[in-house]
Amino acid sequence: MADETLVEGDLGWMLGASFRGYAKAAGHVLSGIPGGPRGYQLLTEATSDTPANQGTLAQRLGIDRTVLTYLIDDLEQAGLVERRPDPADRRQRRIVATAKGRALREDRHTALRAMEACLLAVLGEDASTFQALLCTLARHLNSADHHIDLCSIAESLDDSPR
Amino acid sequence: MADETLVEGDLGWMLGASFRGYAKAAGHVLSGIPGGPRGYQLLTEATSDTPANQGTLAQRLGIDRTVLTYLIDDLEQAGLVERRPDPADRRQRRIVATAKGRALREDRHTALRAMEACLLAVLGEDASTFQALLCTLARHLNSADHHIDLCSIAESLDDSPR
DNA sequence: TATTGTTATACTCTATAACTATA
DNA sequence: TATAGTTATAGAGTATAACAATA
Repeated sequence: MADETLVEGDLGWMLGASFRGYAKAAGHVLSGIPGGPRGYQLLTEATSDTPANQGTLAQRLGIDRTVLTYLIDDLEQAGLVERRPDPADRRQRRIVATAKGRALREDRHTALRAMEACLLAVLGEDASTFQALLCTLARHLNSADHHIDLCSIAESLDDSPR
Repeated sequence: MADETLVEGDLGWMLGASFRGYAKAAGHVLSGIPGGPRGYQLLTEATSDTPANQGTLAQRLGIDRTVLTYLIDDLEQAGLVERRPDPADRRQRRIVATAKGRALREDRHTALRAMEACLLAVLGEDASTFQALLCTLARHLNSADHHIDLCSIAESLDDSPR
């Protein structure tokens, strides 16, 4: 079925195409949140019982800390989150969702899940299996200590002419 | 195990984190190809027995046609691909890999597969299952006609306050 | 001195519009 | 007139570096 000589068989293409397709649909569902899907993810983190500081959030969301500052600014101006100085270390700021932010997140969470079901419908009963495997992979690749491993692996494989 | 209140349970985050992790590792393996992973994907398409024109390639790679022009320029200057005017319609140009391009693609293909095996090792024996499901999803989301469906679905769900 | 976060700046990537050539 | 591709320009997104506050 799959032609191995075409890009459709490339793992990088599969991940990219899936991500682009998801982002396009999610962009519509989450257009009411500053920053779109990224703002939604930040809002989600801000509803945690143990809110993270900005450095941790930047690493978790895969963005630069300077970019995160602007993103938080937008969400804060919209009244969705607030910066709370950490009493134990006043350099750090915990990002916490407001009541308005929690309500909006909950509402969009429901809509997002419905959209995801439409997207994953093509996988049939294997959709939950796929999500479980993807979750394992994503957590593995996003762990800070694994980033080092990936680089060393990649470099050891990169023995081609430059 | 998975905390549903955190972003790690979000499908968008999973796809994004996996894509970022893969792109980072692939960037090292494919640093010798102009355009990195994207250049590799174009090179892969250019090795097809039925080479595509630029419009089709742009849609397949998920990039704008104007961006594709520059990407092809870089690969052509490196002697990896060439533009062949379509005899049937001289407006169109088929992108075909040179012998040098095919050799480089084959070499990097091997290295890339080894790297992917390292990345997917965390999934154990389910790695092939994951790739099959991801392939189905990616092809589905990348099909042009489905783009329309996604938008209409998303818009019908976007009944929130703006 | 090191770390967290902010700000200003510069850079990269991408998209918009106008253009050429073919149909 | 419409389409494929190119070019120039503008825009969005991102990263780099210098800074202030705190440890």
